[in-house]
Amino acid sequence: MSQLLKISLPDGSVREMPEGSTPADVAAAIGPGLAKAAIAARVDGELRDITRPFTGDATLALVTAKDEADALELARHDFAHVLAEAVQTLFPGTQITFGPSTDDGFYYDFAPKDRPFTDEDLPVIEAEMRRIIAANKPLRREVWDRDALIARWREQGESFKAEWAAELPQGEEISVYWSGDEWMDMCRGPHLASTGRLDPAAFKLTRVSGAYWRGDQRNPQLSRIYGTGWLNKKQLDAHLLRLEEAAKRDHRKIGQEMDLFHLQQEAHGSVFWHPRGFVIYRALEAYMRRRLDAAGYLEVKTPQVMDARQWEQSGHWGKYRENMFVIPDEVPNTEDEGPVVSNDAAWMALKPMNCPAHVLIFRQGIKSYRDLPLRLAEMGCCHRNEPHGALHGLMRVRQFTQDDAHIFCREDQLVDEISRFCDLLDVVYKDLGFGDYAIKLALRPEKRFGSDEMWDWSEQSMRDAVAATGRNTPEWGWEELPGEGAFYAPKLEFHLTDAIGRTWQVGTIQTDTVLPERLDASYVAEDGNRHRPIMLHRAILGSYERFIGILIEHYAGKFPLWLAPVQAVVATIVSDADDYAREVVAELQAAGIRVEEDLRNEKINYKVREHSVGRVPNILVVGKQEAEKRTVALRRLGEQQQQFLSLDEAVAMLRQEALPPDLKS
RNA sequence: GCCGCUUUAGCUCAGCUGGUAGAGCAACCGCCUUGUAAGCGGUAGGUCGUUGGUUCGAAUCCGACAAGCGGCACCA
Repeated sequence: MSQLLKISLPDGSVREMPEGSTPADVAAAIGPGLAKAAIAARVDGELRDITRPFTGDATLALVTAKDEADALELARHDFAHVLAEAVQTLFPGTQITFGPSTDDGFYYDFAPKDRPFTDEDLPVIEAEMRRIIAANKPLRREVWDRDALIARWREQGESFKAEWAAELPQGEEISVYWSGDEWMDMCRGPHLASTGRLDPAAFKLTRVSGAYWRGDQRNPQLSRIYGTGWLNKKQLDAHLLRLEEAAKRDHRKIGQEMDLFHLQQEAHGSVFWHPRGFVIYRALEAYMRRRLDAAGYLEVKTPQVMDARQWEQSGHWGKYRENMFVIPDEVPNTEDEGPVVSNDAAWMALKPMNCPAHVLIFRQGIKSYRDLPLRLAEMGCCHRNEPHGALHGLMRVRQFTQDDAHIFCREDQLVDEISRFCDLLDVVYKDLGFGDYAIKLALRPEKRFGSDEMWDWSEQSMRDAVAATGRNTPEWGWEELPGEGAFYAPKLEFHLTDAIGRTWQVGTIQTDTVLPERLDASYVAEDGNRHRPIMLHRAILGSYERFIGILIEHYAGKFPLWLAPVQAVVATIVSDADDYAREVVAELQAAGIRVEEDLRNEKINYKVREHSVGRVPNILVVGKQEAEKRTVALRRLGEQQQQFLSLDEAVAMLRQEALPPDLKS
């Protein structure tokens, strides 16, 4: 006996539809325009296939391309399926595994039959994908019994799919999607009604890569194909343009163009800072020192190399030895080539972190509760033997310098110390041009040290401190990340958003009760007994190397004046102003400006172009007129207009502008 | 560490199926004294990442190693 279903629409109206009807039928009933535009449905809030029948009364919102987030998600998911179908058509014997949508497209992981895919395969696969789209194959949902599906996967030689299906609960109904009648994949859906709903000009396969089955290094390596996918060609082109723009900001490229630093094979993973790059480094470091001094930190410097026994005691040896640089504590025998290590050599290691050394400083002498909080800061140069595949320009290096500090405090000082840190960090980030940042709290992981009580109060202390900043709302990007904390403590993470919307985790603060225990740090409290201090590990920039890399990309090399490697160039038009130009340079130098002179026998056009390309913020052009009137023609980077100023005015102005943010009046 | 790709002049790159290398920019020299994003001419510069092999002959084909790039895994 057939019943009518009540389908409520967003405008409040209710349509009665016969049993077995679908959202597509509703769209058709409303009008042909909508029927054409509708690509999926939200049924009782859930995104569904437009062709999937209602199972009862429901609320319905039809999804069109205007619902961009949903539409993109559907399109990308479909592209992934079309990719998989194309690959299996072209490369029979390839197994399919897993293929989700991503932030800008999709990927699919395959177990190739004989060889992994290469870039050269991509155009061929793209062509096959376009053929499948052009064929406008219906995407049909079907529900299978779990065991029947496992049997089918096994029969087809799809061992990864079979393994996956076998992990779903017994008796569960599993949805699969057919593309036409030839190809199917196990998938939760939803999908568009047919492949022809995709724009064949709106996707591009971008790269191939290896990827481990289920993301685990111990599993077989699969061959992943990435693509970017959009609703139309215009969106795709805009995305490709954004990628090009991002590539122009690449700190490795700009670093070379501006002669800031280099890396080379013989010291891979360690930075050669050139004079111009190190100027940035020094300016940043000097700025941080002033901020830390003002915030009550005491700077220290600790050994680069310590005895292995020390690292054993701190726990690093056991846990991180494979990423530490270890050296024998022996004088090498210079009669032979290379260092000779005897069997009973004692071992030392380059420090991968500064914290144990700071505890050792804390332990010198007897500390009283009156000494707390004690904030020990270090521009700590650390070495970590990173996996070679992880190295990346300045962003991931083997030798780096942390803006590190450890705060030793009592439990009742904890919230205040975290709050102070948040305040300091807020000022620093804003000074450096990052007003937009988010705080996240990484909570206790499964495997951890310490009591539940410790975790309770340390997590709560962090929540309380962040609450005081007012940034503990989703609009600020606040999030709690279950399971992501360090094994000894929860941590706050600070994520910057850069000029083109990318995020970078830089700052962090974490509580630690384990290390003071291991290294036996204590203070004498008011009750006359010894107590363990709490140790806060914290960094604002993270590492100088990486942070400067982020600054380069954020500013695309066009640094604020106080960080610019060369702040001004004085360029002459013809040689009769050489003497005056030298005078201008001397005055600027005396005012503390990093200035260079350009007296070369070149056209002014050439000089202006070269220094503009070199991202010099100020070009001061002087010719006969300026020399006679003791003025300069100031041209700012990126501007056509010039300002004509007296020399004194120009010097005073640049001197003021070049002050670091904390010294500006 | 794993998968794929790459490595030629200071930089960016060309060099087809093997016959010992080429352009633009930069550098240097000369001419031009020039008013706001590339003036003109010339010279010099490379044991083609390293190392084995195939071959009469290797930048080119094959192997190993290294570094770099894109991902994966890792990131105390």
